[in-house]
Amino acid sequence: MKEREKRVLVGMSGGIDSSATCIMLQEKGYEVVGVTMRTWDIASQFSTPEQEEPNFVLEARELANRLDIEHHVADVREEFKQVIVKYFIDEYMRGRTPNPCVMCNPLFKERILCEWADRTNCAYIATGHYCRMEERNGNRYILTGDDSTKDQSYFLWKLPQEILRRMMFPLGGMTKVEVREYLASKGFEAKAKGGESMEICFIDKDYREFLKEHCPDIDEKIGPGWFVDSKGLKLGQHKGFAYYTIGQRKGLEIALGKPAYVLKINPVKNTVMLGDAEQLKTEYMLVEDINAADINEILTCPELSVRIRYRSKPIPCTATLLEDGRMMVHFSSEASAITPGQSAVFYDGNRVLGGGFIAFQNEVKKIVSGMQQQTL
RNA sequence: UGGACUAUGGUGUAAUGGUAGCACAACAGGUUUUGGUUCUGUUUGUCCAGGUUCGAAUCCUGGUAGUCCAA
Repeated sequence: MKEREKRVLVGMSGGIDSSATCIMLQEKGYEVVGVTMRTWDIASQFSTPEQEEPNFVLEARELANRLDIEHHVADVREEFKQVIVKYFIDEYMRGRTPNPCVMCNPLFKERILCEWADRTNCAYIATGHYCRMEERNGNRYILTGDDSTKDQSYFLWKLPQEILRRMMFPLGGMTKVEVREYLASKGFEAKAKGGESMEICFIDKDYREFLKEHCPDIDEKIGPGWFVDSKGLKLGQHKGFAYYTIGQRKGLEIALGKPAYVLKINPVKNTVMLGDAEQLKTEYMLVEDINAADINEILTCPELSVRIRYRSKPIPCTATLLEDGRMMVHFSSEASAITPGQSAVFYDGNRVLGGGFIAFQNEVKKIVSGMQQQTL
């Protein structure tokens, strides 16, 4: 066994990206150890009913054999259920929209990888995320990946420094196309053509059915309520606030002659407010649970911008810290469909300065008018 | 049970005798390591029974249903 500094633990999902990560690190001279996490069994990952392990585990093991690397399977199904799935359901039951990938990376995947890295004597851990990393003033920062269409920095704002210090993202300088070409050039043609993982890893089809299945009393607890307009007028019935999310248009099953979007969810009254696209736009946003290497960078950055959803363009903005630790963000250009529970990730150009979760926006008006009075 | 008006896809509407159109909804697909957004495509209709006419959503008669007014 090589020394600890030459050993890297790779989270192997069996897919294109983690496979390329393994091969690339091996080429660079690292001794690669693979861990595949079995978090949640979904039917589509089993080709036959007799199969004991899901397809991606088999694929990862096959690759590990072919590359002759040490491989482990971590069965973390129970823990995943108690941490991530519980979070997912709880958020919807609160009238918020969860961001499972954001929670999963720091609180689950990367943390478990750290434990396994210690156990297998690996100094580093690597994943196939499309992002890069930079050190500055003694802090580690996530940078956006070079492939702007696949950039995954949005999901990683919650990673603490102690984990970042051990991490490597070998794919950050590549595009998805280049990764596929790389795999093919190394003799993994079949893998290079493989499909991509997408959508929530633990849900086969619709999240609403998942909620019903794993929270059987959801319809007793919530039940049907009213769609209302911005004046409180009843427009029609809905199936329960947990089945909707801000900005949603499809699946409302209500015909108003023009597209209707969910503007607001009120979990106390069980009402869902609808309106047009124009009414979704906002100027301010309240953010909580901030994580940042240095929060002052966010407050003072002259070129600050914020992503309010994955794959959207960062929006220029300024941020103010409130006494209670929350942050008030003022958008300098158009922002739409602020969704409580989703992540707000702050960027200085391509560098992630930190992030937080979007809070309920009820108090925004009050806080903003208070702030304006102070400055007068 | 007097009078008036209305009846078009799932919803709201257009077509005043000549191929039933639009918007919204729904469904399918594309995009996507969260939800949502967006894009492309598809389905579905003249309340019923007669009559006039070469031809009826459209005109006439009756029925049925609903709304309004008077009670």
